[in-house]
Amino acid sequence: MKKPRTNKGRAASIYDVARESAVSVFTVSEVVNKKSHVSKKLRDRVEETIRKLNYRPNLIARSLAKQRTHTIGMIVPDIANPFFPMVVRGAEDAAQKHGYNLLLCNSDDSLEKEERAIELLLSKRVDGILLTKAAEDFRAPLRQMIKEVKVPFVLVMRTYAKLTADAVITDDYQGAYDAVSHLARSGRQRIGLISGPLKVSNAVARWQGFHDSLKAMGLPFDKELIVEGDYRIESGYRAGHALLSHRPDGIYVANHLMTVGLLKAAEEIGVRCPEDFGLVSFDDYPWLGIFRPRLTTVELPKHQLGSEAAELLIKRISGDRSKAVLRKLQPELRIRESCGFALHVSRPANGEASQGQGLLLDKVKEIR
Amino acid sequence: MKKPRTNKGRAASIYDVARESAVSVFTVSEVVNKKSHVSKKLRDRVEETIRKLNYRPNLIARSLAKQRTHTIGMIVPDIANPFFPMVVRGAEDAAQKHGYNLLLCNSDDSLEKEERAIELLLSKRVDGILLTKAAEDFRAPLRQMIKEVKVPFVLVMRTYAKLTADAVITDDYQGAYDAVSHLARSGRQRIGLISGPLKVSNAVARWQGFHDSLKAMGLPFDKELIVEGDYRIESGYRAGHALLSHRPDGIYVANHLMTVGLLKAAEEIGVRCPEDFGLVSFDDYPWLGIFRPRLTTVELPKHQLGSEAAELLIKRISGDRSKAVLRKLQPELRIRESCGFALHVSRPANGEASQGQGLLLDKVKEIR
DNA sequence: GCATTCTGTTGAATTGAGATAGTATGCGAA
DNA sequence: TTCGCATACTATCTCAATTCAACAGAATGC
Repeated sequence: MKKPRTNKGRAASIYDVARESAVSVFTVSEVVNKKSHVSKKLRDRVEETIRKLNYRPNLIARSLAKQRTHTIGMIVPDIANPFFPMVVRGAEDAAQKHGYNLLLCNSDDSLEKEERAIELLLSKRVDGILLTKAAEDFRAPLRQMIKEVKVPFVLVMRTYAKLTADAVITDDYQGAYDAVSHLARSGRQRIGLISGPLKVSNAVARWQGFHDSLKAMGLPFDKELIVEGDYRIESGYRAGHALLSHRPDGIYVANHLMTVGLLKAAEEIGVRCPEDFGLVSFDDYPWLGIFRPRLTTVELPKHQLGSEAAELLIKRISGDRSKAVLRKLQPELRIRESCGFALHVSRPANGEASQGQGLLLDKVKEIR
Repeated sequence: MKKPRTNKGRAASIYDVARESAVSVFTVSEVVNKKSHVSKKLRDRVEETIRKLNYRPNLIARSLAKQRTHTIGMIVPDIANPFFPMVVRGAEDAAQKHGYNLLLCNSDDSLEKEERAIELLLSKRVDGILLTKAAEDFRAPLRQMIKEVKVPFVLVMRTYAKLTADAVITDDYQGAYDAVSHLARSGRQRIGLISGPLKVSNAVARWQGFHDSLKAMGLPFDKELIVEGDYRIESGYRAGHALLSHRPDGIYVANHLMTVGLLKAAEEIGVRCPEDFGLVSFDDYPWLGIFRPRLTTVELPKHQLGSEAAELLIKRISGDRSKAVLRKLQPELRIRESCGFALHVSRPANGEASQGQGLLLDKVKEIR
């Protein structure tokens, strides 16, 4: 191949460096990639011209040659949903650590957008994909494609029956079970559920945890105390209105945004928490510290979720062919006031809740 | 160039399609890019084999050939800071619309991380960069580099004196001015400020708005009522303790996370909002609807911020060479309870604040 | 002293696209 | 029939890297 003549205004290429230091491109490549096959004399000469020409390797060309982009595609339903930023952050931290970057897409839980995103990511030859799957099934052509391209996938937060891929999820069954058990131990008898969309695996797990916990605690399972939402504020609000009319004395809500909707509905109706109903919900955020009542929540390890998923994906990218992994992270029950538990134990009248929490939590963990 | 022999397991390339349909790669390329220079007969034949081989163009190779990646790099301090997800979402929506993707990086407001991120993005040959600048100045080598590579930058949320780049920001001066004026009109006389880090441009603008508003309202500017934080919860907490000891009757806080810290401090001290001090803060979120007291906030158009920045960047990428733009988006004062304003006007005793808001807001806008 | 191995280095092929220059074909006009 | 010319298409080069095969020259073995 002839060398390019001139490069008008364009960034210096490996050929420019080679010509300038009177060596072959191979030698430059070796120097750039810190291989030790080059004599000190040549190495110094090459490094000097690299500095002089302000050369930096074109990673696009490298990707083409090596068939590796060091880029991970990440598809989430909506980064503006407060649950996902920390997951993305966890993934980015882990990716960064291994020299990977994150290409971020939002699917809005829509199959079409998800498909377009996956096809684009595959065309851009990402090395792997982190996917929080939209509710419905993959359509056949896409599933076929995924099989063929052999790009590793890791599912995040949501598993998916027919796709035998790796997944990193939270133990939603256990989380829901703990939440409901805690409500029951606090003396609640008519416990309602505001569920996520039952097309989504974790909503089903949370439903099941709710169901089994009621059974174990000897409480009735009453269908009119169960409302299905879609994890968004508005659906929690509607569900709240529907549910509260049946006068539950305890409610477990499957995510935070729906809790916000529920509390708005409760206020409109004039039902108070925790006096009239105890509440435990999923997801905790640092800025919830000033909510009143303080929310008892089941916190999911969001950052870890993202970082472990990314770590696992990178292992796959690096050639790990062992059989598919399902990693379940443990949630943590954080007891505060909304469940009404705080009313049943003596504690200093003012403030100090954050100090008190650790103690209460320990107690609960023992009971468990 | 000889055609590649076999492609063991690898995805079909344009050569495979060309060989299979007995045409040249150029013809395939024309068909793929929907140019009209190809006869229907050949086009059909090529399209048929494209389907058969499940061919999809390798965008890495295309990027190399066209010197365009259709990828935008976006650097934010921390995606887990609730302010940024919506900005990123806005950018992603706009990028998507024009066929671009987002490569996301977190800088943690650290110069080193920011530098590494920029260098990486440039090596990956992104077409442009959306940057929420870390507090300090660029260091010389990087500034030099940015000049040389001629990759368009658009600054988001934070301007930067010495870099003559495009920027999309919010009118922070006006927002702070409105916030403080509103506190004054609500009868507050000793108004304090919890400021962002004064290395950051928008913190300075908010400080200035605070200052000028006090002056315009004929209120004293008292240095012991001003505390500098860093936009995080913890700093708001410390600032709150420091500030409240001087007994202000009104506080303007420069962002939401610091407001959370302040309210925690206020609770510990036993000072109530809005009874003892009125509060106006920046940023509004849908899930704050259940905070008590309802927060009076200056909402910044986060989604628009991201989408306008991305639109502007894409215009630059497409060759727009007109002179640098500074786009200032208008914030919106949302009056609720924390400023104490609600205490001064008659309104239904229970709930209904959200209905009342529009009215109050209109009134304020007239006054302005 | 000659063959062998090792080390450092070069030249050229490869990756998968886009783009340009040049060739074959068809059709109408001279 | 032949020239002109547009259209359809091919062959080849280019982008900027990695990497293999080859080879010169020095060090070592027998």
